[in-house]
Amino acid sequence: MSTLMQEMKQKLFEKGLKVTPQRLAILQALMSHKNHPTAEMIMEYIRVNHPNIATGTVYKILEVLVDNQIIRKVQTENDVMRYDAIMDKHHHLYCSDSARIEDYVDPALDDLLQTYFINKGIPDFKIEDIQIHFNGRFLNVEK
Amino acid sequence: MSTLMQEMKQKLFEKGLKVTPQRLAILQALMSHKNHPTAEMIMEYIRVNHPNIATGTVYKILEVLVDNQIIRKVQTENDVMRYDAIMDKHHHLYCSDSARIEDYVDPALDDLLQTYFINKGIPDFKIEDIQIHFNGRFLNVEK
DNA sequence: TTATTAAAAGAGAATGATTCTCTAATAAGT
DNA sequence: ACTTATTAGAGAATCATTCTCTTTTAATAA
Repeated sequence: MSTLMQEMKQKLFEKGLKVTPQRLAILQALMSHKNHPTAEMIMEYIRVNHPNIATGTVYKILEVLVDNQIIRKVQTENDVMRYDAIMDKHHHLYCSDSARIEDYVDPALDDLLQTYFINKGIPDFKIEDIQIHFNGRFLNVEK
Repeated sequence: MSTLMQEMKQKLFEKGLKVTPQRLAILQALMSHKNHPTAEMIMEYIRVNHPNIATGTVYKILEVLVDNQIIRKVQTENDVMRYDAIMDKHHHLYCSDSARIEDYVDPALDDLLQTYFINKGIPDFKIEDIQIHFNGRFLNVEK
């Protein structure tokens, strides 16, 4: 078993969640999909090894993982939810004319923003997290 | 008729869209709701003066307005779409534990980001728009 | 190792926001 | 006012997601 899977087992355990094959399969699917998969994409991937996993189970597990902050939902403008297993600080690049969404990591930018808002703040609002959405065009093909 | 309504008529006309009472009512509803309403909130507001407007019509009009860049969809983490009639550059403040979403305008921040990315750019990505999502808590009550 | 039990998975119905289809009405130009 | 393409109305259809109820299973303890 990979180290990542061990880490995932650990995360489930720490949250008091049972370590089930279905949960591990979904976590593994999420980690192997770089491009913020939908529940359906996850199911498709999983059914190769877990042909009998129920649709409702997949949604339930995703909900549990989100509630326990093991994964995140990705904000979009349409009604199909997408998920993200990367919990390290990062932003998202959204393609203007496709569903492609990629990660963008930039600690220098995060520092810049933090400095800016430590001084300035926002009236009547306590900032907990700053997430930048870049809309634009990818100049390469999807990996 | 208010100046804003005149402007809205003008926008519809410029896009080659017919100026209908239903479209004006939806635009008016959007402008009177500061807090990024859902289709349902818009319908509720509208039915006072347009009791017979069809649900499908409201969705259709919202779609047409979005496609013509007269309004925008607001990105959220759940499956109920929300809309925004303000097209001037602004960011959003998201409440961590309610559906409240407010606008945040900060030209100095926009300049800072523009300067930062003019120099730095993002590999394999052409930035068209930068939208910041602030997650946190509001320290005042909703207006 | 087996027994116990609360948590989780399976199956399929239910929900609900949104979209679609088809017909009737109407805005805008002639 | 006349004509016509566009738009609105009505209600069925769709489809992602949630819910309910039953069966199974992971985790702990004997």
